[in-house]
Amino acid sequence: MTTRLVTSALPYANGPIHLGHMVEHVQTDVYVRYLRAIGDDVTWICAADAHGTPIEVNAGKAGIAPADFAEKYRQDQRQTFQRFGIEHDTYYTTHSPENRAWAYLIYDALKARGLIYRKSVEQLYCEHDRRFLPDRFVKGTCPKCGTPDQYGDVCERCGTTYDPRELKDPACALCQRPPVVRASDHAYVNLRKPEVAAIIRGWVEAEGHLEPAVRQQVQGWLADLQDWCITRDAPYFGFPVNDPDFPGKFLYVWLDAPIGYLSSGEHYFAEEAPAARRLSPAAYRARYLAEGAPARLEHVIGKDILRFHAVFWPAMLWAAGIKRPDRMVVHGHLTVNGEKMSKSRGTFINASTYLDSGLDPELLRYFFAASLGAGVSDLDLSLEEFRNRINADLANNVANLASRVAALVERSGGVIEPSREIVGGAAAGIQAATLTALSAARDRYQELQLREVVRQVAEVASLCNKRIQDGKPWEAPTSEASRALLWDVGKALVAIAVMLQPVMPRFAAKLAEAFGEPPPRWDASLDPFHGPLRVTGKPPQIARLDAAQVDKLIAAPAEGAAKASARPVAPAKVARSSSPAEGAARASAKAAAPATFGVIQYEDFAKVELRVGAVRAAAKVEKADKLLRLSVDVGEPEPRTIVAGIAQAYPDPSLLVGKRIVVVANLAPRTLRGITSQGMLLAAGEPPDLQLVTVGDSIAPGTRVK
RNA sequence: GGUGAGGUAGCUCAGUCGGCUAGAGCGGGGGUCUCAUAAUCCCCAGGUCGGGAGUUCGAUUCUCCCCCUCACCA
Repeated sequence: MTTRLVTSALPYANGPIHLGHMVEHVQTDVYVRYLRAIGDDVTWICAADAHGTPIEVNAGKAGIAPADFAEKYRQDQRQTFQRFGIEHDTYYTTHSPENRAWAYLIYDALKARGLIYRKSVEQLYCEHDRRFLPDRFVKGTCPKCGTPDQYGDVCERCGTTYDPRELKDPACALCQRPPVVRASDHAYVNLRKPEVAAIIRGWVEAEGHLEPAVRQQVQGWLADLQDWCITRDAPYFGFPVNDPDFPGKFLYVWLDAPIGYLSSGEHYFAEEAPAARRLSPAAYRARYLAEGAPARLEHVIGKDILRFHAVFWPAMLWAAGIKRPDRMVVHGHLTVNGEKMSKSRGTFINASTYLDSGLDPELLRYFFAASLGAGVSDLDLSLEEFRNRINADLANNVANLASRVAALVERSGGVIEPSREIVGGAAAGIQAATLTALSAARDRYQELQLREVVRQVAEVASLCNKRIQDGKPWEAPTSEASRALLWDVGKALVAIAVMLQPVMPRFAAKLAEAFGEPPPRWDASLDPFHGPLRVTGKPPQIARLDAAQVDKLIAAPAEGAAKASARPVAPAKVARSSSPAEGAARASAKAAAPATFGVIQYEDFAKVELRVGAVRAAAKVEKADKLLRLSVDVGEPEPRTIVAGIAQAYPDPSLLVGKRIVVVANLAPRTLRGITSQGMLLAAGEPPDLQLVTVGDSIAPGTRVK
């Protein structure tokens, strides 16, 4: 058993959680659940990152105190995560007394080692707002390509990065007035000092800390190591620098944010943990943080914040006598339908939008897991891919397997005792393949190769489906061969539940329980092929998704239906604003949103060819309760044969003869009960209270319905 | 611009320490069963392995140049 402190990056308390955050927290949650399943002692620390200029400014706009502003989003974020089954042990805040103490401790340690020095820097200053302007708070014309309205650090048009002072016609983003250049003294950390650089380099190059590709990136930075400015001028929301050398300065948010991992852990163990896990701050430090402490420290972060974590963070920890991380997992960013999801471009999906769409959060967890490898490559949420994956992997393969097996086991007598002698040829390989998959899945989880885990599951389920297809247990459900096969497959489904449990905890628990067992502990020696197989309930179902359901994720939330449909080509995007005032406006407009869901263009409608048909003959289909076979004249030389599931509503099919109905004439033919159906009928309602859509006798068969 | 990663079937990716007909899943096309959720199962992809040059008996895999994409640049 390994003891671990796992962290995920602290979401900024400036807005709600979006699907980009979800990638990281799903990844970490899956990892943590896996580690616990194999018996590790894991504590997962997270918190809201509460400091910095954006929060200070936005809180001011909203007319509330920054701490209250951040707290509001902290609560909101926490609830959102919980609704996705993401269970941090703590979701504290960086604006805490513990974090202040830790921040001062680390600052003092840096100072004591002689690593802090003063340097005067020139920045843009707005005399009207009386503040220095961070890069994102200055807008102006790109000095390189002349594009107007660019931020102070980079031109979105040509990609050039520059100093805000180089910007042409700079304007304060708050008041639009031109800023001036003003100098101010700040505290810098001397990272170039050989002993510090050696610490950083040693950590980066050590095996196991970073993926090779990530290490390459960081080593590139180390070649040109520069010192780090860790203070900011007032007004600022953060901790005041506790050093007479820097009066009136505040600690930069990026200094105290990672420190939030340590301080939130302290708070958790001191005040939130179950009684048996409580630790005093001193005991916590000794067990988890001291140099040589027995517990592992593991961070999960996005690639955008790698520099802070892989360069500055080891140095800060070293200075304070804290162990360096044992592993840093770096993931890529989320794109939606192939496009970058970014605030400034307004193309992203809030987690709440996903929840409002009615889609099961576990489906998103599955999709992310199925898309995540160990590397930093970006991950695309294509709505079509999402739907395909869920339908193909979960609905068709796994859940349908469970469904058919449960039904077959019932028919075979309900309980199947293990029968060693009669493992028929059809079942061959299921046990071996399942045990191999279980073992491989453990390794892949450890490596964060989640998509490979998912692949293992799919292979076992596919094999089971194949063996059932070949073994035809429905022909003789009670035969020994059938029972032996079903026993193997039922036990394989328990293994599937084990493998899927970290990704889809609720689904997996129900799956295991349906086949008579709570999800077993995932010991290395786990072998589910023991004991009787009994079906104790309906296995969990996964409804197939249609396009309209997933399209809700990007349906325009604010504008009315008319406006949305008036936009001919551009796909609707979820607009998002970092301003809470605008955010509130959007929320209130949300109520009208369902009207726009699933809107199609005229061209889409025009693809459907509806025609009036006259029923010439109608009869029940043999051995089918719901099906009628109709012969319908739709104005063509030969009447069409159409099979429809309306028998319950029309017990006497002969009454249909002569009726004028509406037929979808260009639907692809489909074989039902061995009969090729050449179209579909329109009907209203659900069987048995169902009525065919009819028209009057004066309309000729074949007439187009528009 | 600098640094790093990457460009392999419609999509998402695997792979080759240089070598027989370059793979998987999904989608698509065709067929099949009927226990099961219009589910299962079977067959079908002939893709200049980003472009060019070089090394080699032989390169998608090595070297060089170029193009494109993405990330970071505190």
